[in-house]
Amino acid sequence: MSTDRGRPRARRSPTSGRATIYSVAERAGVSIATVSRVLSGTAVTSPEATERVLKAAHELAYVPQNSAKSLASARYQTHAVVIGSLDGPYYSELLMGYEEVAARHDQELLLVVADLPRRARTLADLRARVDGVMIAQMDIPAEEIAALAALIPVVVVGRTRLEGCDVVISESTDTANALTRHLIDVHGRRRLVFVGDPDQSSDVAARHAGFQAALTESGLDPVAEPLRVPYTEQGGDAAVALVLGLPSRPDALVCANDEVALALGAGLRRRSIVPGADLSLTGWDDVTAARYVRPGLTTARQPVREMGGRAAELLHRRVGGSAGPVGQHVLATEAVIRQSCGCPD
Amino acid sequence: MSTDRGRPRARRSPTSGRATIYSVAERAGVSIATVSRVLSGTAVTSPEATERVLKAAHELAYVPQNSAKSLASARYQTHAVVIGSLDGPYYSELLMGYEEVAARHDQELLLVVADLPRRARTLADLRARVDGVMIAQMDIPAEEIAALAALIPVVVVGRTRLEGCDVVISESTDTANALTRHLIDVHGRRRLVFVGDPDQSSDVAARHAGFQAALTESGLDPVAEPLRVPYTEQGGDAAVALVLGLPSRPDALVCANDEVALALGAGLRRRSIVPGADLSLTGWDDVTAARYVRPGLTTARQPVREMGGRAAELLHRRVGGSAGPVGQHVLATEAVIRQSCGCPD
DNA sequence: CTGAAAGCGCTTACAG
DNA sequence: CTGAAAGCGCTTACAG
Repeated sequence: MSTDRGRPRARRSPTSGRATIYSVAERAGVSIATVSRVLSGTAVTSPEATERVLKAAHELAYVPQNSAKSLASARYQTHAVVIGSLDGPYYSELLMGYEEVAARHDQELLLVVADLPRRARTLADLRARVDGVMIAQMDIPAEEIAALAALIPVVVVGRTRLEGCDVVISESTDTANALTRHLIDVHGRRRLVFVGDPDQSSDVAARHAGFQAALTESGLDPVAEPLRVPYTEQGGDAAVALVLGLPSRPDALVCANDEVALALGAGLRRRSIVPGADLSLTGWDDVTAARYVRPGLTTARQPVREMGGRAAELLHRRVGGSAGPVGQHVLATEAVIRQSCGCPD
Repeated sequence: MSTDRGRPRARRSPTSGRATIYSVAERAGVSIATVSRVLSGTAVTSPEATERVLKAAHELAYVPQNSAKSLASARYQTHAVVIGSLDGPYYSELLMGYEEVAARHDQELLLVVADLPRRARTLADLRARVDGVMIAQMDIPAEEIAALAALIPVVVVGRTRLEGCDVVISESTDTANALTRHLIDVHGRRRLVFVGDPDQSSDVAARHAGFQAALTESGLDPVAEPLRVPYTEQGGDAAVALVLGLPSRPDALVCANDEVALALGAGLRRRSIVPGADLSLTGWDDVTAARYVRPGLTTARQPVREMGGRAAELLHRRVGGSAGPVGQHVLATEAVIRQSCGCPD
């Protein structure tokens, strides 16, 4: 029996009783190679051997040690998912979609919250820890991502223009255009302003491009430069002040996301300016609160869950070497018309 | 040099060029043992050796292979976090709180979404993959958790009465009592109903106990048995039908969580029954929508983030063997009075 | 189809 | 303070 090889030193925990591939082999009366083959299904084994190994493994409640498996096979069967925060429904949805597909391929998920302070170390270290990395965080510099992508497969979600890695995004420009045209064509708005910072992410830039295109197509100019407020509830309050400070009062506010739109709407209402009636207000993302608030927030819904799933599929293929050339994958977005644009209930 | 030992077979990828502890040792002119000691900081090393190793490691961009480290040390430096879903802000907050503290202790996070179908395998396998497990999922049978806890340290969040593992919960009964007393004493409500299933989780059971105690203290009986609706928006609609079907119309609905309360409130309003005016409505959790909806939802806020942090701290200590006896940790909850109870804006 | 054995890249008693 | 070497528990050419 293989377990009889000399062991001059004490095992780590001789009494732990945890089954190893050796104890399974011994009980099944086969070599550890056969145990490995049966359990991983990587090679043909005789029915008898298969059965005896399965039986022994079950009786001993054997679970292969992950570290040994990874070390020997040079595979972690794990993807890292890098996010900046779990705030809001976006990242949760994305993660759920990702997880579902990753699980289907038996890949585990290492959750990495990449704050600015701890990022540098973590991101580079991942190559000695996982098989691939999914990045869904906006504020990581492109060079940093490119450097990581040179070491290990990387898929990025929600931002564009990145070298050497797959990208999954949702369509923004066309839907932002359609949403803006709705305000102009259906509700007769003429004094529109974009609320959000197009320079902050490629996503917002695309939404702004659609907004701008709709104005141009209609022969209009925006009332003012984009109102660059933070994407928070506090940002909404700041935006109220900015809006009220404008030389010409806008009749439509196209916001970069729902959070800003929601807070902005609440702030305006406090000053007796009613969204939907006094002006049009739109968001982006269709968060839960968007349909509970009165008037309901007109917004756009990204297929976030699907984006996560697509990213997982892509990375899995990339790791396995069966993915095509690196490219950009664009999923469709859907406008959600409620009442804050001016439409009736 | 140690790298000269015979290597009859080809290395896995002789051209990968990835630095190993051997290449670092060679470049620094020391043994791999010294490299290990310097990099892990587990033993005293001379200033000269330390400096040379650090320099060599940096020049080679060396990152220790996680699998080899874990195999040799019998430590994964990883916690599994088991959740059922990422829906709603609760799990996101919990995870963020957990991650922050875990990261502080250099522990990584393996995200496990434990659907009913894939649970059995995953949960048991974790003992060969991580050092400890945090469980924040309601519908895993107590026996299953106990079985896992016999193999590996486990901390459970949000449910009570579990053997052999640490538990982190937030206080429910007292705050539910106070909230209910508020409806009775301040708003003069007399016909109260609890909406939610006390048997579904120990958490809801505790909230219901506080509700019941408040009634008893006030010499009241509930108008009906708890309305056992699902915790979803659809559940809220179902609850509307149940409420309207009651022999005596209630004047206060104490809901098990915000989602039900929100959907119930929206459904009632559609039937021209106005929460806050026609009856009192309360939730639990203080989700984002709770403060955007009109009237604002009176509810209770759990210190979810802190619960996550506490759980991480506990599990880390438990893994390190420096935790006291297994026990239950209760964090305080706070009532949030808005207008759906009947209070003025 | 199967086994003996090398190898994966670390950590850590052990002996200076 | 340091090095030689065993050991962690697997996978996988290699040779039947």
